[in-house]
Amino acid sequence: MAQYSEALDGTALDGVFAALADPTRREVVRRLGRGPMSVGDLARGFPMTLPSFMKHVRTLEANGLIRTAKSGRVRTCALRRDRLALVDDWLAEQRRAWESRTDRLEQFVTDPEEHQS
Amino acid sequence: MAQYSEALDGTALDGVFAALADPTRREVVRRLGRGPMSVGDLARGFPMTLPSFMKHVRTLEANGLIRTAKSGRVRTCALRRDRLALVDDWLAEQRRAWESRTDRLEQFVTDPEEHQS
DNA sequence: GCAATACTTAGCCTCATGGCACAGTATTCG
DNA sequence: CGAATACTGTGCCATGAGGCTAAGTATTGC
Repeated sequence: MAQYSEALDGTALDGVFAALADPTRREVVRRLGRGPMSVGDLARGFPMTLPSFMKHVRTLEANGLIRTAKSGRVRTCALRRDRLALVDDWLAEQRRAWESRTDRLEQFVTDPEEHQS
Repeated sequence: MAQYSEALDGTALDGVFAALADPTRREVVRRLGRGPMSVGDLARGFPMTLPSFMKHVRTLEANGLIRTAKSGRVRTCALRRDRLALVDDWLAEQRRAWESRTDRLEQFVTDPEEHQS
């Protein structure tokens, strides 16, 4: 329950969205969707040095999007779906809001001249 | 159709996620979910100066999340739901990937010691 | 045990972001 | 017309993000 201490306040969304705002990190998430992988294997194919790549891995972990564990000299990464669900939940909340007020104001700004005050 | 020229390459996600990574901007999106609003009205309640706030508005517009139009001295902002759908689509794609490979590897990194190669 | 492997740490650089103040423009109201 | 309103433009500043190189540590294989 209290498994992820940073996960529960609204602020977590900042980190999750920020983490996903980088194409390298989104690609990592995509690859990990196919299953866990070592840092080295993950890094293959990205046009950057390992230290740079590791920063992305840490960003993803710091924001809870992946989980990593080291065994021997290899660090294995795995996706945490529950964390992506945060984004899903936020989107769902917005959708609920739009749907509750129907399309009354739909084309408002399309022709703003007719509406001022 | 070709209404929004920046919207169509994969790179658009960078901007959309980045735009949503800020709590001020997410709140703006949330408020606009209730209907269009002027910049001044939107800005009310945020602890920052108007020029600072305007930067957020422009970021949101630059990344297609809102649409704005000026009428007289008032600029009115409205949400663009289609753009948030980009996020939704990306998430859906990830989910499809997880679901296609069932939970065979589910608890891999939970106990990494038992698995190394 | 020595070498290769797989990260990891440290330090540096550049650019982008988010905030500010202050001054300017354009509408609208009296 | 003059003042108030609602942005808008400019320039500055501090921080953080994302990249690099170079050197270090810990495992594993020969």
